[in-house]
Amino acid sequence: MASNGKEELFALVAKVPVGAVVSYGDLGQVLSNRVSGLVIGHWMGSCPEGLPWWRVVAKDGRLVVFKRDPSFALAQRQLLENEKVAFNGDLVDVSRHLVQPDLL
DNA sequence: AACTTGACGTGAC
DNA sequence: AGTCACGCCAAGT
Repeated sequence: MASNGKEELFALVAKVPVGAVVSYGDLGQVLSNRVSGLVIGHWMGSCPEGLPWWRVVAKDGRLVVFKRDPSFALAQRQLLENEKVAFNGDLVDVSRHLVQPDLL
């Protein structure tokens, strides 16, 4: 059995290709132990360095703000744009870049 | 050890 | 179409 859903979570996030994004809730649903998107975020708060956390967005394509610190969202947007991810205002164009983690 | 808040999602009003 | 409310449950205080 999976010791930690975190391991699976990190593994999935690490498999997300450049130019693609995944939603928190979808990630939580494909883990052995299905968890809410909230839990995903909390686990990500302890994510190791080198993990492309910026490829994880809300299902609406919205960049989630962490601890009322918009700096993270801004950095995330810069990183995504750098990977050729299309933006629609403040939202990621999920209709083009949102992928299902279970397809990885 | 208990309470509060939260990197979310979906439905209801 | 925007806003409100509830469910999820772990981590920080």
